[in-house]
Amino acid sequence: MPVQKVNDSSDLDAKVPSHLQRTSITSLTMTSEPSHRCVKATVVHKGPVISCAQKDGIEMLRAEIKEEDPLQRTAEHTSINVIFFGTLAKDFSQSARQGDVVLLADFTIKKSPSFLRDKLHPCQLEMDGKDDFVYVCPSAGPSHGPSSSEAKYTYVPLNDLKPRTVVNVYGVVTFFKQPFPSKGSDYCSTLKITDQSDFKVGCNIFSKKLEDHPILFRVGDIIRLHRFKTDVFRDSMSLLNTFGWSTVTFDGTTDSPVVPRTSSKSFHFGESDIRTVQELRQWAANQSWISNDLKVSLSTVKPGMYFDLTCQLLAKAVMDSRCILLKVWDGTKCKHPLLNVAVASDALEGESTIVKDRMNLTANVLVYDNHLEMARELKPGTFLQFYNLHALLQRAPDQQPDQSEHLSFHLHGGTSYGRGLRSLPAESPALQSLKSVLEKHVDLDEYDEVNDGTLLEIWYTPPEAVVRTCEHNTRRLTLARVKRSTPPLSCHVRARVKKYKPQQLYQCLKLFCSNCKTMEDVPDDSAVAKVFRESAKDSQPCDEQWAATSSASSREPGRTISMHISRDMVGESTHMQLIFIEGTTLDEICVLSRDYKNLVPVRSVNSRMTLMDLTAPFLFSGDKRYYGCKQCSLNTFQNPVFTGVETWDEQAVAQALGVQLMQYRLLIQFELEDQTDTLEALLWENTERFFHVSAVDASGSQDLQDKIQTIMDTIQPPDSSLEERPWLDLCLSVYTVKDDDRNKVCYQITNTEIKEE
DNA sequence: GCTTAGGCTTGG
Repeated sequence: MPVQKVNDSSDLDAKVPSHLQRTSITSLTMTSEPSHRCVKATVVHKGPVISCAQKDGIEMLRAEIKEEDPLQRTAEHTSINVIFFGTLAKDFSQSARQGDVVLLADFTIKKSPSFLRDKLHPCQLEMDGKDDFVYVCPSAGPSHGPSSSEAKYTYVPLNDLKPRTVVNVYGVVTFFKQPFPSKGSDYCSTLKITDQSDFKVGCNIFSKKLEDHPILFRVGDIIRLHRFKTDVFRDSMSLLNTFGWSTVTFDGTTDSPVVPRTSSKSFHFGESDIRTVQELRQWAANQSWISNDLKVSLSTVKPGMYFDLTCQLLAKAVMDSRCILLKVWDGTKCKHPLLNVAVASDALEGESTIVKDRMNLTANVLVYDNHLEMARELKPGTFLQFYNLHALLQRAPDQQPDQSEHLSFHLHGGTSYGRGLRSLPAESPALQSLKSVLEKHVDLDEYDEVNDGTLLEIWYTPPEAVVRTCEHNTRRLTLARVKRSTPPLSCHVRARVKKYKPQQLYQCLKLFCSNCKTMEDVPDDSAVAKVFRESAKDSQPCDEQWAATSSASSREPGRTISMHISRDMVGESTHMQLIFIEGTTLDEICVLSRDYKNLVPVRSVNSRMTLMDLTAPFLFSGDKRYYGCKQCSLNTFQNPVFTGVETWDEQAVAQALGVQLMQYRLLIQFELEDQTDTLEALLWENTERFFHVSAVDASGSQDLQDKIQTIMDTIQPPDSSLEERPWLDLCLSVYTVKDDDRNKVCYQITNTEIKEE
């Protein structure tokens, strides 16, 4: 179905078929049932139609939509990416514009591959146009808004202000300082505003509560002031908040949605406000003081400059009580070599920036004094706005005087020139261009090969916990890419362990029949002990022609313990290597197995020697117990042959008894994760090499089981956050198995070993 | 209670 247009937002609501239910973007999750849901939101960004090489050249378009309900403003994840495919992409590109309201239904909910970067929403919506349903309502015209009641407020143009009156005004912000502590009891915001009259008016706002201060991101933002007192100061009019005051601010970008920013839960906001904001935006766009304000990026910054920088925080470290280091990037490459402030990796919060450092993408910002309070709260990944940042050429401490100096950045103490920093919400229009630049780097780590030198830190991992042992030099892929690949395939990935199963590691020890491929858990001692108890009950020692028998009474009356040795072996050097034992408990045979090499527990059925139920081991050998496969073991015990064997081991015993020996194996299921996706991979055929532990040895050794636990604790430290877990360089095998006549794609970790010190 | 600031570069 092509994109449909309606003229009024309320018509959109009428288009919602009765079987569909409106859902808020905030509440969408990967497990949401999408088929009966629809969302209504404003287009805040519309990308170009691009042809996707990875999907056979299909055309696609990315748009970002935002929930329009202002009451949702403080909720997280009110914006989400929508990917349109095929003709729907072209259709949407022609029919919808930024600011339009859209109604979408029958979309697919996918995990957002860009969430770690854009922080928008953990999910994204995908629409391929088959049964999907897209309505667009153009933003032109007073079509929507929370309230259309008549204006209760009158706004005084800035050239009409009279001294000592209380007024409401609208203005475009030409200068501002983030709130700072005054010498009195309050925080103070200082700003200057102007309007179409071109009068400039200073304004001070005092409030103890930081959240009551206007939310200003940059010059050009629009502010509405209610109940401000006018006065004359140094021959100019000025404004001061007075009882009952409030402020609301708006982004100044023309054509972006008019979204009020305020901490106030109830405020008046109507269509006339939208009109006023749009008029001020239009007017300001043509004013030289704003249109000449070219944006400085790391690629255009010059040494000595004071400038505003929009960027993303990568990592941070406390230097001392008056200084915090923020490592940031804006996706552009600096023309001057950037100073790298070395910090111990354990003092750094956030990911290593080493690959971005190498590409001259990381700016080291030293934040001083009064700005620490703000900097301390910041989390890596946050989008940041610096005001009046100082670019300085500086020599690193270990640099020779003849080497070129490096560019560093200082956010000096004080608030002059509006100096400061603040975090920007992910959906801020001011971030659109930054995000699209960062997005280009995502493409690099999504699609490029390993060794092309343009890799992001996703590929970098100190310290190495594992090493690959494979000879092949196949491509390293992201997990998202692995999932899109067609098996069979070998590839390399860089990932961290999100989870693994079984959490009780002794359960990773399995019994595997190489004949019928059955795999089962190792029976626990209580089940085995029960088989022994039942076999020993009321039994008379068996009497076999081929065996020499000696018996002894047990401590329990009526229970006899018998030992049988093959007469064939008597006189041979091997005669004490294989002993059949009858009437013991599990504990007793365990004690005896310390002194005898191979003990086969047996029971008597009508005086004939018979193997025990194969739930129990058929052989005890030192610390080890060997099991037989219930399906594949032949019953050839009636006439056993014990000649011609030099050394009895579990293989020889199994063969003589007609038992199909089960092998010990180790099986662990990992949930791997990288920046693009998660994937479940088995450690199965390669487990022994991975841990440098043999499964059969581990079966009889607590030390070896502890070793496996210790290794697992290094690659997935208990209670660690994802950031604290090491990246693992893994070789993966992608293959298919038949599962109920359907091909299922499986992933196994191969050719990878733990690195031992 | 009714000041505070009223832009105007750190100096690491």
